[in-house]
Amino acid sequence: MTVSRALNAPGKVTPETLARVRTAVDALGYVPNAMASGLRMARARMVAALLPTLVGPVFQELVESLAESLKRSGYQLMIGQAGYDAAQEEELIKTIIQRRPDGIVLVGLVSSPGARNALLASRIPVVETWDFTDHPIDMLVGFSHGAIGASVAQFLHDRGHRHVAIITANDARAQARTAAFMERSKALGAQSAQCFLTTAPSTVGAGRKGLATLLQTAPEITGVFCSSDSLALGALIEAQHQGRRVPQQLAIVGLGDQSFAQDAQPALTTVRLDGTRIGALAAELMIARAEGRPVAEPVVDVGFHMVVRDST
Amino acid sequence: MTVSRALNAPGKVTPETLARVRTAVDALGYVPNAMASGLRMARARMVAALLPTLVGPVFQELVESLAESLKRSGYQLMIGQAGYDAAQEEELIKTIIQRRPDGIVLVGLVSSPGARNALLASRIPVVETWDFTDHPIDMLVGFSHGAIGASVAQFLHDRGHRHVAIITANDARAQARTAAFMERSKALGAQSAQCFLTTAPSTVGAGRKGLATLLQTAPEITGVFCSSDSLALGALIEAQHQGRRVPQQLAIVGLGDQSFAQDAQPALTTVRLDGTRIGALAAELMIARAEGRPVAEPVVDVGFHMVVRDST
DNA sequence: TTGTACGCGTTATCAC
DNA sequence: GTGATAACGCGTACAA
Repeated sequence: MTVSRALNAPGKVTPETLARVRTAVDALGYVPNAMASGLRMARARMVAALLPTLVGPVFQELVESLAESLKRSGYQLMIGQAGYDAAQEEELIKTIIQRRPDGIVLVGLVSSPGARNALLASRIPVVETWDFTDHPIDMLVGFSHGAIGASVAQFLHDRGHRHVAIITANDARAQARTAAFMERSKALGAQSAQCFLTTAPSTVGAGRKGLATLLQTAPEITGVFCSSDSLALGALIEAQHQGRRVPQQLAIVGLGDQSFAQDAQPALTTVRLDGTRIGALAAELMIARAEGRPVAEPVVDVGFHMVVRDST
Repeated sequence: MTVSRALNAPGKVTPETLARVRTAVDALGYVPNAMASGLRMARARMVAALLPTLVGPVFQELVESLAESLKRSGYQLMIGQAGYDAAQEEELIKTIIQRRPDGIVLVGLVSSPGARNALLASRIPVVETWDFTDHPIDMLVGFSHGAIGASVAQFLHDRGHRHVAIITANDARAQARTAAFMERSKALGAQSAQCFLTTAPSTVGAGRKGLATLLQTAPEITGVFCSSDSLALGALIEAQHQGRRVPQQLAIVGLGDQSFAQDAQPALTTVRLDGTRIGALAAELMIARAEGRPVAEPVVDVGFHMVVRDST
């Protein structure tokens, strides 16, 4: 007990005792056991995050910012990769709940009812991110993918493009962007809104292949929305390879504003998503909830904005 | 006790009891507490990994493969970001040891003696990765950065380049590559081996800026080793921007064989590092050690190999 | 200021 | 096949 006090509240023991404890700690190589502490206190001082993938630059800002903010408040971050598969997600969530983290940050909305129920039953604070809904499990920091698709369609139309297309993956969020993009284009009277779904992950190679296929089936297009910057870079390379000048003959819009977007030649027009802000806000909500403070605004739409550069 | 058996060894209870337990579990929403279990068993069923950074594509294959392999054996992965700073690393290692993970995977060698001692005293299995030394703390799966620098210098020399340069970051591993590259170039009688250290992280932008600076101070160079594929892509873009033809007037070699390397135009010559293999091997060693099985080969050099494409 | 008793939730062990 | 007991290491509550 005296050791526990000496380490956690040094002011509550005499300097002499403190010194004796410290000497013994050093001599024995004593390290407090966080599992025992967590069990006793019913607080793990740890927050779990669940991502679809760690591969690809998309969520890196978010994770880095989340980890940094949590560390500053004395929480560790535990990361799980769920893939884009609902069954795997559910299993991983249940494993995570067993560890009794002080909070769970999810990248994306929870799809399966099983996972949703497990989270609700656990009474652990949850922040969903990187998407938007009016009915989150608990808290939410994100943006609307449908709004992005519509905005880009509007942007291309405003620039005079009447034959547009989208190159995209086919996960749920990508589908929301695609549907909104197609719908807005149609509403604006764009002559054609080709849609090409790559099955591969969002790589530069997929972008090249995507644009190549697109230019064969619909050579009349003058504007393309690529639903990640990697895809956009691939499309840019393929366009240059085929002798189509960007932006004169083909306008390209990316998504994510990865650091390379501004260094491409021409620099990529893209949609900026503020992963750093999302991570910091998610951490803030999480910590407030974990420490019993009230959360003023548990649902935050951080939005997005277009960054217009030279590829359009 | 019967519940514990029903959940962990269903064969040891009667089907009837099992059914009663399962009903109660569902009705009450019971979820086993992994902290209590870990405390009692002295096994957390968790492995911690420490990375310099999650940003950038460099370690993604490794982490993904590590997480996947561990999950298959029933271990969770906890990730910590240490930055490239020794003090921060030491602090993080001590925090991690408090959680009593079954193993610790380090990306990079441990530099500070304090961290080294803490790890040794903890008696937790440790795998260092992504580098090589003959005296690891415990186990090691990696490759020699010096050997990479020398190999690339040799490769460029064999291709007839007599004025070569390196564009690189300046962390410890980058310095090892740079020193070996310079030394081998000199030994081979290359007329000049310019060295340019970017202070920024290894981004496409840094690669562009690096090459631009280099071409001003040493326009005679015909071969450049960029110590990441992102830098190489930046150099490629800058070369094309300045009208230098690649590979005819300037040969570019990258490092990492990221997926975009093969999709650049021209496709990038690079050095392949098998992150997936390193992750899988590290997990294998870790699990064997954690479960008390002997580890035949605790120090593995997985090497690397040049992937020659069109940029040289 | 320091020390004692107890309980957090789990599982190894032994008795029934 | 099932249940009782104890112990993992910590911190709260209270006694000295």
